[in-house]
Amino acid sequence: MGRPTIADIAQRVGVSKGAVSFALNGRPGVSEATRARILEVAREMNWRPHSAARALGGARAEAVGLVIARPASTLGVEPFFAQLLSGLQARLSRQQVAMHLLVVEDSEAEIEVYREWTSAHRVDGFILVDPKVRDPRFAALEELGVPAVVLGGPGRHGALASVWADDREAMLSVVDYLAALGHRRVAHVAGLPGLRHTQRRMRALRDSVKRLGLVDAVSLPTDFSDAEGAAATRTLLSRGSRPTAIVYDSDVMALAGLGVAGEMGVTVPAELSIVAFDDSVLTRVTHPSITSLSRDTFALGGQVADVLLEVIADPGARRDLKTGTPRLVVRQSTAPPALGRRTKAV
Amino acid sequence: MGRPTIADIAQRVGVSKGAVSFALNGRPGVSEATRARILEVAREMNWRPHSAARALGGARAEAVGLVIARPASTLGVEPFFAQLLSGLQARLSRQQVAMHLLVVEDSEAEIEVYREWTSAHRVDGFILVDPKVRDPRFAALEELGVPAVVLGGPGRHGALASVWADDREAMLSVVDYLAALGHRRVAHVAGLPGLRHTQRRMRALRDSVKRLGLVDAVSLPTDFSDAEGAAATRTLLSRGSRPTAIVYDSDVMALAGLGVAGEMGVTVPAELSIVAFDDSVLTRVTHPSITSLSRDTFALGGQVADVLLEVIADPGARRDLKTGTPRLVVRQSTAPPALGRRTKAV
DNA sequence: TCCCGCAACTAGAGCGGTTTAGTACCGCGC
DNA sequence: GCGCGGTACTAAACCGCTCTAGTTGCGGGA
Repeated sequence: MGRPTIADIAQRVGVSKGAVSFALNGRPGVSEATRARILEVAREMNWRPHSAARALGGARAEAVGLVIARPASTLGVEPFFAQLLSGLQARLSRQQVAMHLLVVEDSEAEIEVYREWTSAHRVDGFILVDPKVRDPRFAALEELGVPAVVLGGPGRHGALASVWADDREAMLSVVDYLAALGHRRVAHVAGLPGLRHTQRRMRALRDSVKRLGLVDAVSLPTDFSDAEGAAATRTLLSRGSRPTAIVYDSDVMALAGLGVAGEMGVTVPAELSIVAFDDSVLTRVTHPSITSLSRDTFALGGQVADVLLEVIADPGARRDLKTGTPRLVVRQSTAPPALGRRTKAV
Repeated sequence: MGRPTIADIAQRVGVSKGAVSFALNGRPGVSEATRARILEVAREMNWRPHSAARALGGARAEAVGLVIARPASTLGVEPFFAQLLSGLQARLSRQQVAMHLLVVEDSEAEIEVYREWTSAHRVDGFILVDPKVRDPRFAALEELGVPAVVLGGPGRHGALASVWADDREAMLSVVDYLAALGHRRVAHVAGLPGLRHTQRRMRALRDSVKRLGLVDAVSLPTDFSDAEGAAATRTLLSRGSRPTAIVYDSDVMALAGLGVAGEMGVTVPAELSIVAFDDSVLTRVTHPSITSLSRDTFALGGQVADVLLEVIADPGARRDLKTGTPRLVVRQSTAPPALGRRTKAV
């Protein structure tokens, strides 16, 4: 015999399938004595529910979906994703909710997966990451009527729940600090230009120019890879009017930038201050250690999971959770600019 | 109306459910004309298969399971896992196979999840990671008769397929190199002592003592965290007879170790050589960059996925794929030991 | 004593597919 | 004209579970 079904149990105990179902799901309709016998036999026969059969009846899938439209090869590089995943798992696994993970080519494929998984009752809800500037995914998810939470900035995601940090405020706090140190030439090695938070950070920097009397404030977009981070840094440091401080949109790029500075003979922090927009083990263990905007990505994952579970439990609820703005953790890579040495010195 | 079912399509086209099923699955039993009409209507109605219903009938789940018994908080720290996951995804998503991911407390819980997902037809197979010294999971998976692939060392996993690298050989190549440079006191900051590959590496080091005439060759087990890696390094560098070279079982720990060396005034590589047993962006961007055993973890993930898909397609097949032994990539963190400065100098 | 109400259970429909057994029809050879 | 074989289809069983609408039996109130 293959795996036992409730019919097998029913036969063995001498009751109907219905009674077994009631007993196993802890609902009224059977006497305590019968329930005990049924549970006993179920244990004995090593019975386990068949979630597909349950799902057919419209029950929860006890799983959430995370579809990522990025080249799979970049996932491993960014500590952010791994941390987020960890945080999500920590929270979800407490409720025995699994995660369905898939990496796809682009947003279009992503939407198709949303469709498929939704109509197949494969998951109870989705986590949407990397919100873009004009993002077709919001409308698609809303149309499907499936619970979902957007990880990203405020507003503009229709009726979907969201968890977000204030990127603008965070960027402003960095620039304020650098300006207070005396920096007037601040550069920004940004992430993918299509992402909303990239745009928001770039705008925040631009908006600071007048307010803080900056001389220069350029943002160079990249693809988040260490290679492009290094290349952007080389570009910036090769200019006639070299920036005295560079803000990186990720820790990996900041690290790469630090490497380039070393290779070009630019000392950090004396000649160049470096700030990373994400914190992880990386920024702590380098020499000099890197000043960064620290947010607890692991905790963030937990919050995202929380909101999603909430929305799944009560689809009417609309939550917008603003997480704490990343705090600036000052380490050894930032200092006042060396006066008079602002020009090319390669 | 909710999502359309094949019954809806059948009604609209004016045929039976069976005919629709045949048409949609490309099997004989309907004329080309009818098939075309059915496909047309299905497209029009935006129909999508309900995988739960299919699963009930015994079809593939088009998903594989990865259950990890580690504290979720450590997942984000290790680039290895993220890389592996990326590689797996890259391969799986090409076949539209998703991954079911869950983090659990211990092996026992892990086995229970294997049971549940198997009997629920939730996945078609499993990837088993972190094989342990006496591992109850092998027997459990074999008993369930579900396809699975073990990521780890050779042999000892019963009839399960496996993908493995030769840890022993890798460790020997490192120690040989260090000995050739002149090192006689080599220490090893190992990973979790319960893991097979940890044991294998420790044994390889021990076995080298006589062969290479080493004076000292101690292995300190850790939990893979940067904290314990740092602590172990402190312990080693505080000894009267300090090692001149340390091999770390992960890149994160090597990085932490490099930090500790800096903090204790021990220069790398002049006074201490450092080798990491895993390569990633981390080892490349530090100063000095870290000599490491490089293996393409992303590719490894792909290979694991390949073998699993193969075993799923043909459950009779038994594959044991030995991947290339990690190559030693020499960078700036290794050098001959400074003569006469082998003793305490803090 | 009779009937009501409730607890404890059963029977069976339904979820959305797949698959098998069966049927209607057609052209063909003899 | 009849049987034969093949094609195109239909009807319904089936997968494992849930859940609703009954059915039975029993105790208690009037």
